Formats: sequence, structure tokens, C-alpha cells
Amino acid sequence: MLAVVPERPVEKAYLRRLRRFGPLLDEDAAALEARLGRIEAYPAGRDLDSARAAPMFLLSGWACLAHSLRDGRRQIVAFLLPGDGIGFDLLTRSQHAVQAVALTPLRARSTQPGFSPASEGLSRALAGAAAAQQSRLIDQIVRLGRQTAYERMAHLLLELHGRLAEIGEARGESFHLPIKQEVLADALGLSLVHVNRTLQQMRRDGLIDMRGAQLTLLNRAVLEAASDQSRS
Amino acid sequence: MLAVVPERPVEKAYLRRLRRFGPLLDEDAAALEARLGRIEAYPAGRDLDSARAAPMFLLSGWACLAHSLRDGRRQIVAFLLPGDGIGFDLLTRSQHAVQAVALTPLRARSTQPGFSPASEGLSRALAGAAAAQQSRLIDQIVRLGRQTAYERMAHLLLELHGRLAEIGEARGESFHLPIKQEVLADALGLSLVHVNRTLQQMRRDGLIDMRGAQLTLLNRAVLEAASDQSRS
DNA sequence: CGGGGGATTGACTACACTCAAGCATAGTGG
DNA sequence: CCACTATGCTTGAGTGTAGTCAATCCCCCG
Repeated sequence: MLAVVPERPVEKAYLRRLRRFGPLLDEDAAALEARLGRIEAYPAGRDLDSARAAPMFLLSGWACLAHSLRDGRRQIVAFLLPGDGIGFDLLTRSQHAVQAVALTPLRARSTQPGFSPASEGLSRALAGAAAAQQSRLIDQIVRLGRQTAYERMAHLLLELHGRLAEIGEARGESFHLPIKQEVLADALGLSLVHVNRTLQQMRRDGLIDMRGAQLTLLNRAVLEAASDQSRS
Repeated sequence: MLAVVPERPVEKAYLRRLRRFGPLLDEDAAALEARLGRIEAYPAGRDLDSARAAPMFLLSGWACLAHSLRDGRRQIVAFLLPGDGIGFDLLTRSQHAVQAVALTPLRARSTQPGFSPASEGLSRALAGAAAAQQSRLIDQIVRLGRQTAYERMAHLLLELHGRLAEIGEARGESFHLPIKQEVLADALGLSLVHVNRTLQQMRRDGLIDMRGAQLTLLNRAVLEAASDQSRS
């Protein structure tokens, strides 16, 4: 599970993300770096329970928070993308309610035991990230409660594109969507078959293009209109 | 909007609630009291935006956090019951995403300007309350995403009963449900008509009894089985 | 007694689910 | 190099849960 991969520039995504929520002095960043441990690799499907002991940052790959019902139905509560923290806030730490699972092979960097935010700036940034997470939870509730399959899909694709763009993982309107349609179904509260049909409809409508795992938003205006919820 | 109502014992519900999340010394409680302002009354339907300026505790009556779509569809994100705080945590503070609305006439007690948790104990208790709130958000996502109307209803009724019991507003398995079926519909992501039919089915199945706004859980075992999500 | 808000019912529709089969692509082993 | 698999995507057919529209009932209250 331990990998000795050198940290590439793109892997500072967590700094990039944190800076969106408040100024981080270079010394704050350095102090954070000093409190981070080694880089660990997880295979797709692996539980990230270890994040509960020591909070970690996702460096590459996708994960999710999911809740499973007894009969096997599964609901994905949130997606976790590179740069996101896991286990820093209440949501991602709450053991019982939800489990964190790797959706793709991923690498993460955990904090050293006994971590706590070193500086004012850092703790404000972490709080900001938690707030953003919360806001996405509300989006998720609205999607599931009051939107059609088509609207949910449009809304989620816009969210994912926006988040990936923030960390430099989008090229224009395109991004890599490394998850099965089954995962989209579990996130959107739909069946696999209906997700497939919804995506096809969006392609026919000229809203998106899919080549393999590469997804392109072809008509942002219409997507936003379809997703309804006024996104900032 | 200002009311000069004497504070009755039941209205210390917020202390009762906070104590569930961590020990509050008598002096902590006293310090909190000292930082609370006057009691305000709101009519049903009124926005609680004022809570955003100064956090407040709900003394009596029900409120909710709701998000409205452009075309009028509305999704209730969370219920706020007596004893709950509003505006203390990220969720209930986040202006844009969601608005807090009184569902019944209610009374609330706001903190004085510049409030911040005075003691270690109080701030731990407030954090605990925020965590509980988060956990309910996840429940809500699972309900909306992966449960049937019947299951959603069972699960929500159990949640409401549990929360009301905590603050002494349940009598055995009975509690007062002061909201229209339309509100239940907006919370459960269902239509008003379907909520009505679901409730009737539950009555026919002998799971609940409704006399006016008084609701009784007649068969907790079956309700819990139906709600599936293993509740603690 | 009339009005009004909320609850209830019926008839019809439709969005999304299930079951089941077929297709495409990438690996794997002979 | 080519069957053979496996996995994920696609499609069809039929079903069902939940939605919509519209009328009616019920009860409280003025």
C-alpha cells in the first residue's frame, strides 16, 4: 500500500484548493507540508477507513462517500476529487453514517498523528473547504429530491467540471470521467439503465460528447438551464 | 416581532440538546444564558434571515431549511425543531444555498452581537450539534436517493419522533406534527397526493395513527424495518 | 350557514425501474 | 493470431411507482 512516488506538481492540488477558501501564507503552506506524512496508494474499491484515524488529502484519483442499505442499494453521498481533504471535517469523519471508498486507484497523503491546523489561515481554509462540501451536500439533496434524471445529470456534470477545472484537471470544457455509469447511478439515485439512456439523450441533444472516459460539455448554456438550480 | 413572553421550563430545550453532545458545566450554561438576547416571535412562513446575522436558538415551533427552484419546486433540506440552533454552523448559515423558514409560529432567542462560544465545553457541544445535523443531512440524501415513498416516510417519522423525544416533546410513541402534508411532500421529494396516499397506507397497515395533528407510532419494529437504513 | 384551508379520492399519465438480451472493447491464454 | 472471457455499455419490452389534474369531502371558524 505504500508507494514511494515523487510528488509531481499537479499533486499540490490540495494547496490550490485550500487557497480558494482563504489566503495561505507560504509559511502556512510550509507548516502544512511539514505535518504531512508519506504518500499512500489505494486500489479502486478499497475503503479509506484509515482516513478516519488521520485526515488525508487526496492527491490523484476519485473517491466517494457512500451509504449502503441492507438490501444492497447504495447511495453515493459525495464525490471526493484530487485536492479534497478526507477526515478533516465532521462529514468525512463520521464513521457510522457513511464510508469513504476509492472509485479509482488513487494516491493520498495523510497527516501525521495528532494533526491539528497549525495556523489561523490554515484552519480558516479548512473550514472553507468544509463549507463548500456542505454546500454540495445541499445541491445533492435538491437534485435527488426535486429534479428529473436529465436535470440531475446536467447539474452533476457541471459540478464535476467546475471542481476539476479548479484543480487544473479540465481542458476547456472537457474532462476525464473515470467512473462507471453504475457509479453515476448510485450518485444520482437512478438505475444504471436510466443513466445510460439519459446520457444518450444528452448526446442526441448536443449537450455533451463522450469519447471513452473523456467527457465534453458542448453547450454550457443549455446544461445550466436544464440543471435549473441557479449555480453561482 | 418582539414578544415579552416569560421563558417557560420547556424552553430550555437548547440546553437539553447541547448537553447530549458534551458535558456543559453549570457555569457554561450560565455564560451562554448571559450571551443570549431577547425572545422573538415569528409567524408561520416568515424567513429567518435574521438568524444569519446573529445565531439563535429555536425555543418553540418548527422551521426548516429549504431551497427553491426557479419553477417553484421546493426541497426542504432539513427540519429545525425546538432546541436546535440556527446560524451557528456552516449549514444553517450558508446564505445562498438555502433559506430558513418558519413552518409554524415560533419563538426564538438570538445571541447577542459578536457571539462566540465562551467555553471549551460549549464549543464542543455546538460542534456536536453540527455533527448531528450533518448526519441527518446524509440520512436525507439516502432517503431521497434510494428509498421508496413508504420507506422515506417511515424513516422521517422515526427521526422526528426521536428528536422530539430528546427535548421532551413526545408522549410515549405520540407526538404533535404541526405541518401540512404539503410540507412533508417537499421534505420527502414526493407530491402532496402521494404523501397522502402513503400515510393512508401506513395507517391501514397499522403502523401509525393520526388524530388531527397528533401522530402515534403504533409499530416501531415494522417502521424501523421499513425504513431500512439502520438507525442507531 | 357559508367560506376556506387542508385532506382525500379517482382517473389518467409518465418517468423511471426491472428483466433480459445483445454489443463493443480490452485482455488473456492457447 | 485468434478464439474466449470479462466487463461495461446499449437496447428493447413490459411494469410500476409516483406524478398530474381535477373534483370532492371534511372540519373549523367566523
